[in-house]
Amino acid sequence: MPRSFLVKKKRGACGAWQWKEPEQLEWKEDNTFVDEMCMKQTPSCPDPQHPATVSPSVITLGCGTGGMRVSVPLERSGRPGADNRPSWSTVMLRRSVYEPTTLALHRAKPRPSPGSGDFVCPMCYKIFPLQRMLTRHLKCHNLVKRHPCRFCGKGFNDTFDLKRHMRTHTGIRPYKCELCEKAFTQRCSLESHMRKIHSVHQQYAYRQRRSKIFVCEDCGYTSSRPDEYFLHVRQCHPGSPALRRYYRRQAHENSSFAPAGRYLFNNLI
DNA sequence: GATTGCTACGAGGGGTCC
DNA sequence: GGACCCCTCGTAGCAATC
Repeated sequence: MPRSFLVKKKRGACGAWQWKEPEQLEWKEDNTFVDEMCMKQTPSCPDPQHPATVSPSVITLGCGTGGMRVSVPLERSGRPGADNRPSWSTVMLRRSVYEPTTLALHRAKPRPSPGSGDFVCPMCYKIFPLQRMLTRHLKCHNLVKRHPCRFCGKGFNDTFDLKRHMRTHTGIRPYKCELCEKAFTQRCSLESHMRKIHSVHQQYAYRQRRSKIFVCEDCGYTSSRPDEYFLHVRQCHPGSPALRRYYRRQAHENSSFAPAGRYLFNNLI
């Protein structure tokens, strides 16, 4: 499973890693990139089956019709004790990103047969029951991520992914183990911990929704009650976008029953 | 070297809003 | 119907431990 779709480059003197949009790479007719950071042209790979290895400062190429394999260094969090050593991933950069009419990848993959009413991804031939699921899925083939992290610049397709990633920078760990006080950034980590360390098995069915926890991403405050949570945000972080969303929702609910709800909403924001 | 526990993240499912 | 939000599952990769 690819863990990175953005190309990351080392910035000159300071040596810091930096995500780079694919548009910043210049394609050439002979299937090579021009690296404008170091103004060095990387060679194309003579064998499509053997993507070239790379040096950390240069994106190096595999080749193939319709696109190019590139080895890229993967982002690391910088978190103490975490996995911060550079590692590499091979990703496919497709010409179809720039030429939308070209869809020539993954020809060797067996194509599942879609039923009537199914929506098939033209890139990977995955089948989705709803158009909106296909539309969203297509974003994962797009190299440009719409939600960049303001700390490290890494991009994500989903706001939730970004919010979750931000916890690696803020250190907020909303999911606390009641038995040993250990805290986790994700619920699945806590559940795995409970299961393995304390032999406490979850009572939820597959894909069953857990009880919602409201997390203040500014200070780490958590509450299972929305009124408590928004009271906290209102008092401590009055400029939070979460508060605005809450007011908007409240106004929408109130407006269904009484005009006073809209008045309250308008006077709160 | 193998196993365990954890972090981080890609991506699908579903609800809601506009 | 698209965008947004939140959820979950699955998994790569690492450090610590056995």
